[in-house]
Amino acid sequence: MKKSKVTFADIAEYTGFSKTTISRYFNNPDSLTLENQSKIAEALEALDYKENKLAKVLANGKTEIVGVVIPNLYMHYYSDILNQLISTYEKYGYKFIVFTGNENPDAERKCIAELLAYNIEGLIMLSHTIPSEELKSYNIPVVTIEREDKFVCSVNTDNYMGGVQAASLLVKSGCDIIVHVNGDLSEEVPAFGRIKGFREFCESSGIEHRVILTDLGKNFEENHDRILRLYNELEETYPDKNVGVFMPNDTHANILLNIIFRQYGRLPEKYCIIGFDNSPISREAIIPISTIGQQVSVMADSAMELLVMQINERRKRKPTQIHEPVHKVITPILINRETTHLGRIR
Amino acid sequence: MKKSKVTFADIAEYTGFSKTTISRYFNNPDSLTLENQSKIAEALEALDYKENKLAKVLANGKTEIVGVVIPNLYMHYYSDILNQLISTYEKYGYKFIVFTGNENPDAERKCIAELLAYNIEGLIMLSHTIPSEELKSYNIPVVTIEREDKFVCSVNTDNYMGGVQAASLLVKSGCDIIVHVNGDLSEEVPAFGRIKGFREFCESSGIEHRVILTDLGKNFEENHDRILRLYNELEETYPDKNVGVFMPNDTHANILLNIIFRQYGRLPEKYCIIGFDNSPISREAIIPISTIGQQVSVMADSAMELLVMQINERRKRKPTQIHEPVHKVITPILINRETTHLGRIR
DNA sequence: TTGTACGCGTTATCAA
DNA sequence: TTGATAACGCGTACAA
Repeated sequence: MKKSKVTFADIAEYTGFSKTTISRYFNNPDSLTLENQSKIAEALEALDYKENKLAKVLANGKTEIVGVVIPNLYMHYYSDILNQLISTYEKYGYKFIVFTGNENPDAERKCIAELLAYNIEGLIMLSHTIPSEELKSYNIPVVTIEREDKFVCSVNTDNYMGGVQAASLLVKSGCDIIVHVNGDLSEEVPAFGRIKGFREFCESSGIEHRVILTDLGKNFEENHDRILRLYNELEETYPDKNVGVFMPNDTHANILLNIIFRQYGRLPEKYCIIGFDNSPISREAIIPISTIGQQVSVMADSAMELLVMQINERRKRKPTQIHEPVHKVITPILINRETTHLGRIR
Repeated sequence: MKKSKVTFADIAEYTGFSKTTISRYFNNPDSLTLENQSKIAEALEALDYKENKLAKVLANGKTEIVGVVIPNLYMHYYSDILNQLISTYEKYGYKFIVFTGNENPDAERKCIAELLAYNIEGLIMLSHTIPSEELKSYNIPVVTIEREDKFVCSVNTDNYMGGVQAASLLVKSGCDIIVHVNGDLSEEVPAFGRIKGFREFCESSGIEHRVILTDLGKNFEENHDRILRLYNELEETYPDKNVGVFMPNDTHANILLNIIFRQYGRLPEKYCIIGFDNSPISREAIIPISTIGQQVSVMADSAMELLVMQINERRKRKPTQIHEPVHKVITPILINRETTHLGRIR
């Protein structure tokens, strides 16, 4: 085994060319004779050359690395997104250094500093503890996904549409009153659109409805408690009505479904449930749960597209041209499963 | 905004010291006067210096990056592991470049080549398409997690123990016959230990048992079909016996549970089910599923510990010292929930 | 078509 | 305690 790695210098020596020529072999092969090309190719084989991107980066600045800061990978939605981001490697060639932020702004700032130290070419933020104004101040290409995005480029699901779709499906399924449960969200986060879409659809079509904005807790037990309480209230308040519930995500929808199912031994006609995310649990539940699916792979691809665009622009323009942040909106997909009885006779 | 970044040269000029002294300020501050230290500290503030790790790497070779190749992030087990790996950043300071292999050996080789081009200090492999002998040949620190590991260091769950625990719990729960379903695994993969542990426990304690080694399919629909068929067979074959089933993972356990639950409106006494992984679905199922949990955070930490050990060793020794690969084994944890009726009167 | 010389930002090795 | 200088491996004017 060699002492250290094979470099252009070694190849140059071996072939009798200069380092420059070796460099050209990689970056501009056409400028060499075919004969010399194959000479060098042989040398690469013989010496078992491995490229050194770090040296390349120091010379030309292109790391081909983008940073990702994500709240956690425990929630399926996040790992799904990360999965799709990483899958764009084949298309865009960018590698990913991934950090989890765990809802801690200072930890996240430290992560970003680390990423900058590695000269990342761009940053994809899913964490939402650092305001977009601060993100902008780092002066590197940034794309956020499903979070506050006033000052930077972003990709979001059309949450408004999602709210409308959910409400609409519940109504079509024959519900007399439809309920949307969600956190007490800021108007700036994309998910707020769901509340708005739900509410406006109901108001404009005169449906009896209710929006319950409340924290459902941080873990499964808390979730279960709060949702059980919610269920009891619905049972009391609407004993004779068909109730449709649009839950904030599939995990919560599933908890509600299980509570009802254990109570009745089935999902009675009077209840409809719809979740959000199209996560595995929605399909694996005791009854497949209707849900609104975010087009995660489209979102990941759009995010990279937006990021690469910014990266390329930044290479061309001399001064950092200021342009308005681009916000891409991805349509969600309604997935009609068995917890909504579309087509039930009213 | 400055043309480009602030470097040691700028700080040197600003303070009147040499670049060397600036470097020392970071790497060996004690060798400077306190007075000069604070001078430099001020300059760093004034010029808003940001460190450049790439230049550092080129000079000293330490990237502080480890590569991770993981089959996918869609399965909760993998994203869970990745989550825990990334969380070790605070403890070990290593950053992670992550690739998904998607079961394609050549794609994985390409990923590894990319990682090597970035001078990663170590490699953590969860993908299992590339034999450990080949991994060893890359001559960098490697740790595998839950896969074939003959020639490299590894961290695995004590699957044998897991098999024993599952069988034992089913017996204690009053089952007359206990069944283990799993893929037709090679003896070299750690998960094979589960089959062995289950079987040997049953044989040594004279329990009626059956091991069914069969592929349960690649997606939810296939899983469901095969498991339904399995269930029908069990119903026919053991109409009058209490049957305990140890499924290969929680997703499959949940499918079986749902099939039975929908049939009976509950989980009848005659059936016990136990899964594997302690994934969210096991807790979110219509009845919380008993399962064997891998200690994922311990595994991730052990993996990094093993990797760092190798990295440090490699720095010291002149020739690449050959030493036998270390295989760490982590004890799984039995989680007794409601699909096993431990303590039921026999 | 090929080579020379220098720069990228840091660390390491001497020497002072 | 500090500094000058040479690496580290590659890209790129510019020259030939």
